[in-house]
Amino acid sequence: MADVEDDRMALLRFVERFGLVLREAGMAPMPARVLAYALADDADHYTAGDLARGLGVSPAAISGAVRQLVQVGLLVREREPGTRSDLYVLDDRDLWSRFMTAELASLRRFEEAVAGGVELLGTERPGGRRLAETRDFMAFLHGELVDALARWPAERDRLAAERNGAPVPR
Amino acid sequence: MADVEDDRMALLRFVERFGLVLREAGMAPMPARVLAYALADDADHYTAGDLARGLGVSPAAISGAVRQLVQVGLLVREREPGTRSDLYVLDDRDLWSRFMTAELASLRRFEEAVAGGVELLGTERPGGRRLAETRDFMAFLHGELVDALARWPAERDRLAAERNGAPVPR
DNA sequence: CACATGCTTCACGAACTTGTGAAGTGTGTT
DNA sequence: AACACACTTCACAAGTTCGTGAAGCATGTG
Repeated sequence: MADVEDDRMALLRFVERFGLVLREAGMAPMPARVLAYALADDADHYTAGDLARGLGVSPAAISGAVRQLVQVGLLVREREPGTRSDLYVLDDRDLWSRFMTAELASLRRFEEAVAGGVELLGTERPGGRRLAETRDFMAFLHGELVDALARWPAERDRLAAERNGAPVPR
Repeated sequence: MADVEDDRMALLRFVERFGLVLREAGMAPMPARVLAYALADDADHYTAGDLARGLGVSPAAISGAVRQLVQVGLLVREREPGTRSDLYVLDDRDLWSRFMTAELASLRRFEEAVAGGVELLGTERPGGRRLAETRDFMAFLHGELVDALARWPAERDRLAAERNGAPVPR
């Protein structure tokens, strides 16, 4: 049954590849790997040990990673009574909506920083005008993203219905 | 005229603050500072020396930073005939639209990485299904962003007209 | 109540990143 | 033609980040 081993390797390769993209998007390496792994592996909940063994890293590394993921809401920590380990579950319904909602907070900081600059410089000088336009664009984008996220659930259901309503005939 | 000095300090403080936000968004420190400075200062073009002196850093640091900024299209390099230095101009019209358009490429990589995972895992297993939904969301978001960016120029003009057409009465 | 287990915290070594100074390169000036 | 100036490249030192191993801390189990 080397196939199982091969699958595991393939999964880990994907985890690294996807993790890299997540890192480029600003996520720390270890949380990125854990997230990718929890997404792509088939379990619906993981203990810290599962993650450590699955990824082949030390439990210490997992500890920090899950803390961050829980903090930003990408992972939920649960506790089954009569057990010694926390369970981490990837609440996959609307996962990415929630992720993006969190990202919007950083866009918000962006807006605030720029608004502070506009206040500092006024809108008469060229620099101030450029900043003001930047601020306007960020506000616009923010609004558009909020709208888009609000549309997603409906779009998601539409896609699902489409696939179920006209499944591949056999 | 310590006021001028104070203004310079205030500007540099803003540059650091804004630069920090840009770094959180994934930009390297030096390019972030240069971009913030070029945006907020009043000149409409800068030599490498202007930037180095203005920011109080070595010319060497500027060299690398502007190269990156030029590469992603945030800064344009120009050459006036009969002069020894390149001029860097912040083409501020649609600057952020272009920036976001570039960002979309990274979203694209995201989509590709996830699509690869779906291909690897199939859509029958839980992990594969989660990845498929992720892919769908990213595609949706991509489309929405493209639409939003297409709407920006009109929105921008609308805002400008509004401000000019109905200026604050006094 | 002692023990085993699983997670967490901490301090460290390795790897990477950043900006500098110094040397090099090209371009206009005298 | 030699010089001066402005930028670029390069090698390095300082600082930062990352994941590990070891020790500590809970929490069930015999």
